[in-house]
Amino acid sequence: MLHVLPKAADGHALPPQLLSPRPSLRQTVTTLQMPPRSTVFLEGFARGPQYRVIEGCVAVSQTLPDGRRQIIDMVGPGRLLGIGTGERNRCSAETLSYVVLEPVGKAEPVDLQAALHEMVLRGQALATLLGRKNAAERVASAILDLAGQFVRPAKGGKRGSICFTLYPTRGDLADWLGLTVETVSRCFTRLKRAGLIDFRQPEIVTLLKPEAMAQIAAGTATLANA
Amino acid sequence: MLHVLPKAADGHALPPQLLSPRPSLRQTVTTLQMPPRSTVFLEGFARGPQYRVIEGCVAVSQTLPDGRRQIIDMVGPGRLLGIGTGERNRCSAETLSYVVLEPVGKAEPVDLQAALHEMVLRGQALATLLGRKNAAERVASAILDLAGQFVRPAKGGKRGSICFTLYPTRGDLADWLGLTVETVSRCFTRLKRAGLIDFRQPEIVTLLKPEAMAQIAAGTATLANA
DNA sequence: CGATACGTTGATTGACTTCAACTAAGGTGG
DNA sequence: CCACCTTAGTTGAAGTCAATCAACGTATCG
Repeated sequence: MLHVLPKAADGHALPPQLLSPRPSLRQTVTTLQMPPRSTVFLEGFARGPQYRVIEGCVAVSQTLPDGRRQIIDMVGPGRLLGIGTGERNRCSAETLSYVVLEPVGKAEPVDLQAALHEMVLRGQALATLLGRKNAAERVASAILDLAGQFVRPAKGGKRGSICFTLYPTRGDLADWLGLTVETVSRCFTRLKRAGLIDFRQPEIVTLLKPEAMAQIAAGTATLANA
Repeated sequence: MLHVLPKAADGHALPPQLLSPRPSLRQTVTTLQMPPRSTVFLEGFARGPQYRVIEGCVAVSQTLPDGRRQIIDMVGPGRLLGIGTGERNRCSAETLSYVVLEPVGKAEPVDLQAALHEMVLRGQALATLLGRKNAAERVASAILDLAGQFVRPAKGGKRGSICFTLYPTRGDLADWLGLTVETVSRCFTRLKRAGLIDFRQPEIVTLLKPEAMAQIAAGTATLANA
């Protein structure tokens, strides 16, 4: 429940790098801590440094002129942020939890190519999801993806079930999946009623039937006959 | 009307590289010609070589288990095909016209990183389109993209108008834009009636008002008040 | 000449959005 | 400590955009 505690200063509409990623007191020489809802990069501003996410969850997004937002990727531990080549950021990046970042590229040579390639693959999967999947399939795909990136050490869960922290809010998920908050919420409710997931708080989710969920995500089974 | 002439053998469900990209009689030492509707790569099969598109149009796509298809990108002259790193192709690639390909990577060192980066950017733009744009905005975006990639030498067109060959069929566009054939067709009709484009044959399109089209694509204007 | 593929248009349906009301949890300040 | 506000989430009812279903025109091809 880390990300429920203190509230980040609202850095929106302000140049990034100057305000938001200010180091916390516990910063070590090589890492950077940021509170939830702070801005790592801001679309359109001068490109920032590259980071590896050590801990927490970051949402990478683009915004249309009229404010519609599309989250391009959810980035968890181990993955890279800000590998662009232009002068300016093409995407914004916002922390969805307490996040620990490590600047990269200095001493340690990262495999940029592999990271870029992973981004291409994830982008393609997202395009297929957005273009051709229905609401239930999208939500199921998202749950599987996030469960993979954010599993938490299982404390006595049943065999085969996966418990994870769902950092994005329903609204974040909607902006990722091309849906609305309400539709996302309804899908969660139906998945819960169908016994595929369980949650008391909306952000601690247990994936009870990963295989069934995968079937739904792929469109080879529907919620009706699951 | 190149791509209307002969019909390619249907390479679907057959291993690629063996059947489809057979060299034409006019093949030179370094390039490869392929007829319309032939398969360059097939999703799931062993990875093929990398090509640069010299001429024509190639559609890169993914398919869900039940057959729904999402076109990930339309690739025109100058751009690269098949820059993946796994063992198997993650996407299929199909020619939409007569296509001239040039194998790359041998003597000439290509800037793979730049190509990967371009793919990431285009993928992100597609995700935003699919997740957050309505039908008219999607079609407008597609027309602008294709006009850029496939302009033809203007022969006496009016100032500011751009004439191009629309290689993809309405069905291909639908699979690219996450719509149906009918919706794409209706959008074309409306854009034509609004005076933004013109066409006699459905595949030779003239973009009459690029700026107005860009407004629609961005969502800052609607077809109603254009 | 019939068969097939592509495109267009109209009528109807439906999945998701929009609008609205309500609950619960946290944070603030008197 | 409690009244008050804000934010997130859920649920229901109504509305809408695009999908589906259907019919038809045209061009190509065997």
